[in-house]
Amino acid sequence: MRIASWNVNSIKAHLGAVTSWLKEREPDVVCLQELKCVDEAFPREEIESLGYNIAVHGQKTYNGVAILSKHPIDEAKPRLPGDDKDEHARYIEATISTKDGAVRVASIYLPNGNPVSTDKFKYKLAWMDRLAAHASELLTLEEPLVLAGDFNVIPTTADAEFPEKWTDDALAQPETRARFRALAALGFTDALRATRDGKGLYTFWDYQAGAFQKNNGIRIDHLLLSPQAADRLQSVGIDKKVRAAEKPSDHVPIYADFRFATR
DNA sequence: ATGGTCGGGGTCCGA
Repeated sequence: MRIASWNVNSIKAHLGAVTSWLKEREPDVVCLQELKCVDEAFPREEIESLGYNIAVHGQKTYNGVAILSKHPIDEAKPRLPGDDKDEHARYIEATISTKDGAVRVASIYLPNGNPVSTDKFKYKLAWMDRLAAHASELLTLEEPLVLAGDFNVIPTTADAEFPEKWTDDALAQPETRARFRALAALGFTDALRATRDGKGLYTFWDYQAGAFQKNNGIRIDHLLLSPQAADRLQSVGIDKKVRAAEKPSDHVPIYADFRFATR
């Protein structure tokens, strides 16, 4: 069972990159972020033709998340609980049925929060508090659960090639990092760090100033695993070469393989 | 070198 996450930075602009990658990597489940389209505009047929079921929570112009699955999708639920006035499409959760039991996945597009001096940063921190509250509820189910997405958090200085460039950024603030640690401390395993230490493991490179060519990258796309998912973890990969292609997203996919009967 | 690049939608905002 291969579960992946990718911030595609517009599903319409990068559909070719997405379908090529789906064919090559063959994930069972994919969490997508930054669709930048409404539900009706999601390129459903192109992705269904590759064998995927689809649950979308879209929005015009901004945000937008989806879950793709080769296995049946049950009870897809959009929206992160805790604020009925929050209109951003940043969260969708679903249960996936497999021959070896169910796995719950959430596709997460956590607010960027820049600039730090504005309400955008307050919104980010409040959103992280809501995520922790909801995740705490989900853990009581004692299911295999994967929180997958663009968390817009650089967890430590080891997660940036040039950490000093990010000291004033919302992605690296102490308040941001503390909330990410608190979320993990509820009982989640950071899948990538469970398998590899050290620097040089990045999922995002800015379009500006030749960031990719300089390897000025950061690790902000994460797979957080419940104990029941972590027990089944086999390996984790980052598809860095996707960033070197023509007209790429600024993020690359991250995926993890689990010991489920399906693979 | 105090900039730079994308995408969406509309002549700027968000990242």
